[in-house]
Amino acid sequence: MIKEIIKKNIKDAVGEEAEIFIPENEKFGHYSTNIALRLAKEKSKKPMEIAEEIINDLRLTTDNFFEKIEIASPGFINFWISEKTLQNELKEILKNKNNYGKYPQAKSYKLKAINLEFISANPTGPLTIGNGRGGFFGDVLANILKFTGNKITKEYYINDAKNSTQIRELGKTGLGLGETYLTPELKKTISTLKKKTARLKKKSPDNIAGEAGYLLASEINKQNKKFVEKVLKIKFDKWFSEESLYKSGVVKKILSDLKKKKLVYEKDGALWFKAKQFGDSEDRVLIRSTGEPTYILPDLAYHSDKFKKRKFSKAIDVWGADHHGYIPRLKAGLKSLGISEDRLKIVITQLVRLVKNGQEYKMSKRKGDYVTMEDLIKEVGLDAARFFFLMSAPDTHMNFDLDLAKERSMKNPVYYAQYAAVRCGSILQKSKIKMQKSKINFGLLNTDEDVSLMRILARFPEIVEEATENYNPQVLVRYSIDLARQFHNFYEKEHIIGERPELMSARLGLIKATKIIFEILFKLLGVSYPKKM
RNA sequence: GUCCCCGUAGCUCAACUGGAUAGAGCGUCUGGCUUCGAACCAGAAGGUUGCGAGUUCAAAUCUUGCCGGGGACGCCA
Repeated sequence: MIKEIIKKNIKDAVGEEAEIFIPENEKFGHYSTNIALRLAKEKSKKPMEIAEEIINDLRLTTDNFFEKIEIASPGFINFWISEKTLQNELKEILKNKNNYGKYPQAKSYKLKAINLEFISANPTGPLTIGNGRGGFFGDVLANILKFTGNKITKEYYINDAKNSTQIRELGKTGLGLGETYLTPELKKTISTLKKKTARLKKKSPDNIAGEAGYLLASEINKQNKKFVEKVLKIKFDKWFSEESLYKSGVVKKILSDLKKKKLVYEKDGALWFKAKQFGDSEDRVLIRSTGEPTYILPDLAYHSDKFKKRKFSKAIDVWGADHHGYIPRLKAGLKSLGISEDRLKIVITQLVRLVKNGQEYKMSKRKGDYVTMEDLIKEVGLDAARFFFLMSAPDTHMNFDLDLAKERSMKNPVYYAQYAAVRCGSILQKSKIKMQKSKINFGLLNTDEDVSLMRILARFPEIVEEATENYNPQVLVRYSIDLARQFHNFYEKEHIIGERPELMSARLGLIKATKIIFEILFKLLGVSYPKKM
């Protein structure tokens, strides 16, 4: 609302985005803006004078939405929200229930059809912890974007191309020809496929490794899919096979398109793409001298399918940090196909470092000595794992202390938030019979604890907006911890049951609203809402 | 060698993208269950934001030079 008012009232502010923030110290208001400071140079006036002009305009248009608007040196404008406003917001929560905060206030916001691709683990083994981090991030991001009205397709890309190196290596292993690592899961799969692979040997001797690898991969992927859906509780809308791009001829089509546009040349027996022309640091190989395509070709085909065939207005890819150097290449490729690069957003999740006994826990796939996502969930549980991963921004290196997670799992913040939510539930249950259905007078909620709780509840839509616009799920996690803290605080100091009836029903309304917000939060985060703990 | 990310309390991380006295959790110390659930609350200690210079009303944040850590740069994915 402050943003809108400032935009409306200050024509000079065009081009200068009003920055609203919550000051650390409450003596500077509930909200504050530095707009006068930002404008000072441009208008060559003193910030304090500009601020003076602004609030004179503001006071005329805002009725008693604010309790107080003040100017502070060197030119901040500080706002105090009135209690009446907070009471109205409380009514909004109770009225809208689980739809509260669903659509952001900002008018500039547009709804989109978005393809969100994440996890996409190689079908050559079980999911790693890195896959899990990307998985939780993608899933929660999808929930948030859906909540704010976008049309989201959650997609999992399966790298199962018969002529790719990794699938052939996998096939060789299955046929007993190679020496790549074998996990127990893989061994099991192989034994069930022995007959099939034997038959293949006779049937198509050209690419036995590829054919066998493909069979193995689809078997492994079946296991991974089951794990993702049943254990991680992440449901995908589409499982997209790389091999299908070859079958349908899209890969060939992309190649011939590039050739037509003269963006391809031959060197050292290989076929190169002029990536440099589109902003990449050097040209890239499309087809190796051996005749096998590199991954960029099917990836271009895949993204062309997303944008051109399925007509998504935006695609978000969640990748592991090891793919970082691949971004300019893909974007260059998309540009060459006439697809604007800002339609593709790539989120990089940094690798997770495991710490055990205070030391980094080195993992070795070769020895089968590594921790899978399945192991981790078994140790700490799904709620704790989700919360833990979502707490830190995807692009920060994070340490996962196995001992800490295991021994002190009860100290994980997820329980702090859940406990607050459970307390809400149990008070409401206890007081059910005494609940008054007549008009509630929220004006009675005027202690510090009442007001602080109302204020944090009213911030919820802002948090949703921030999470949506910046693709930033972790603000929801932090908010839920803040909300829990505020509620525990309130709970400690204020009584509900046994107060005089008018105050009691007002407080019960406040608790009901808190419970609603917790319900929305937990649903968005994919965390359970326990009745008891 | 070229490029990217990071360095904040003993540990793990924040700081709303340049704002006012840098905040939480864990750990340490102190106090609070006869009262709606103590998986909770209140309080204390803990900092030259790796080091230096610059940019401006204002720098943890931007620029730059060092120091230290991680990663990417292939006809691997």
